[in-house]
Amino acid sequence: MNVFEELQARGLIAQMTNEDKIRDMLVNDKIKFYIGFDPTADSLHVGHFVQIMVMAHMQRAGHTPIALFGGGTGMIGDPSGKSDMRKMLSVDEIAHNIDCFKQQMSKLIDFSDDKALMVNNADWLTNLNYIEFLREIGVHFSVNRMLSFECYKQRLEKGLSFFELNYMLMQSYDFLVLNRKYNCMLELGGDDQWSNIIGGVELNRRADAKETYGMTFKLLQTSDGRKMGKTEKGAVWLNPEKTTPYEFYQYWRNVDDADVVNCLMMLTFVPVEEIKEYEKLEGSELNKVKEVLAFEVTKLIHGEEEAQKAQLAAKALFSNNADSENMPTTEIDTADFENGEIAVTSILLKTGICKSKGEGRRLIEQGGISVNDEKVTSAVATINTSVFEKGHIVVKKGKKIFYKVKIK
RNA sequence: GGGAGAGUUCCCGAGUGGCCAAAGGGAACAGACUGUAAAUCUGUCGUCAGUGACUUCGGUGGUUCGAAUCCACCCUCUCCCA
Repeated sequence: MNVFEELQARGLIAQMTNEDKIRDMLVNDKIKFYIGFDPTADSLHVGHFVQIMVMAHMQRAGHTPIALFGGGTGMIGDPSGKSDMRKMLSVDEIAHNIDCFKQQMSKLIDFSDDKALMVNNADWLTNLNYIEFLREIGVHFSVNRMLSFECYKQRLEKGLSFFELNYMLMQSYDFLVLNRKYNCMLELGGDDQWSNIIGGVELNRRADAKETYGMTFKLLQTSDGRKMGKTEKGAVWLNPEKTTPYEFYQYWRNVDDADVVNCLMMLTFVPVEEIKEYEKLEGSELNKVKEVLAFEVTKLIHGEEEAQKAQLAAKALFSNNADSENMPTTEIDTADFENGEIAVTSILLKTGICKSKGEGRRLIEQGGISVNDEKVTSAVATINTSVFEKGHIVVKKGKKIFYKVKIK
C-alpha cells in the first residue's frame, strides 16, 4: 500500500486541490510538503496529533516534512472557524511555545540529517515592508472572493477586523516563501485550513506561475461531530506534565464505542488490515480494542515504557488490585493533621480532586468518594494517621479517578 | 467622528428596586443500570465553620431602609451613518 492509499484507507484525507496530481506526486516522486502550527500554547494537544501523524506517514514514505511554526502569524491568530478573536501572545511566550512544540514533535518525526525541517515564519514575516507586501502579494487577493468563503461568512455577522483578515494573506505568503526557498510543493492542514491553503496555492500560481497543491485532513471528531480531546480539566495535552501518561491512557481507554476504529486509523500505525478486523467486533469485545488504542497512542507519545506502566496501573485498579504504582500522587504534610486526624474534604481539596470543600461534601454525600476502597459515608469524616500504615492511601472519586496520597 | 444597543454565575440565556445565589437550556460531576461504552432515570452544580453568613450580575462612584435592576462617569463589544 503506498502512502496515498494508506492515508485514504485510514480516512485521513478530507479535501484535495488536484487528486490525480497529488497521488502521482506522492507515489512516484519525493517531495517537500509543509504543515503549519500556531504556537498558541506551551504544549501540543490531541488536535495537532493528527497532523503530526500525517507528517510521520509521509516521512516514512520518503517525503520531507517542513514543520512551520507560526511565530509571525501567531501574533495575529487565525480567524477561520473561531467565533471570537484570539488573545494575542507576547513574543517571549511564542518563542517558548515553539521550543515546546519542537521537543514534542521530535518524538514522532525524525529531524536528523535534514529528513525534516523546522522553520519559523517570523523569519520572513516580521521584517516585511508594508508597501512591498501589498504590491507583491496584496494585488493577488480579491476581497470579494475572500468574503465569500464560508470561514469568513460567519465572522461577518460577528465582526472581523482587518487585522484578522490578513491572516490568509500571510499564510499564503508562507507557502510562496517555502516554495521559492525549498521547492515545497504541497501544503497540508486540518480541514478548517482549506480556504487558507487554497489561498497559498493560488498565490503560487499568480505570483510565480508555479503549480502547487493542497490537501486537508479530517478533524478528530466524535461520531456525533463534537471535537475530541477535551476533558473536564480542559484539553488533552501531549506534555506529560500537563496530562499525565496515565490520564492520557485513560482518555483513549474511555472513548465511545463508535469512535474506536476511527481513532485507531487516525492516531496509530496499527496496520489498516488489522484495524479492519477489529471493526467487526461488537459490544463488550470493543473493550479490548480500546485497550489497544490506548496503549498504542500512549506509546507513540510517551514511549513504550510509560504506556506499559499506564496500562498496568489501569488494569490493576479496575480489577481491584490497588496497584498504586503509577497513579497521580499528592503529598501532604504532617502539619496538615490535627491530633493525628485530617478531614477527608481537606484531602480532596489538596489533591485537586475537588475545587472546594462544598463540592467534596456533596461528592461524599452522593457516595462518590472512597478511601482505600471503603466508601466514605460522612461528609465530616476524618482520617487517622494510622490509615496511612502503608505510607499512603488511595482515594477514589467516582469509578475511574484514582489518586494516591502520601505523607511527606 | 455622529446615532442606536449590549455586557448576568463554565457556555447560551431569563431577570428592569425587595419573594435573587439569580428561571430555563447546554456542558460537567456523582448515584442506579452497564462493558472503565452509549442511551436512560435520579441527584448535584458561587464560597464557607451550612437551619446561617459571606462574595458575585463589565468597572468606579452615587441614589435608596434595600440595587443585577435607578443615576453619573469610564471600559469593552455589536449595529447603523461617515
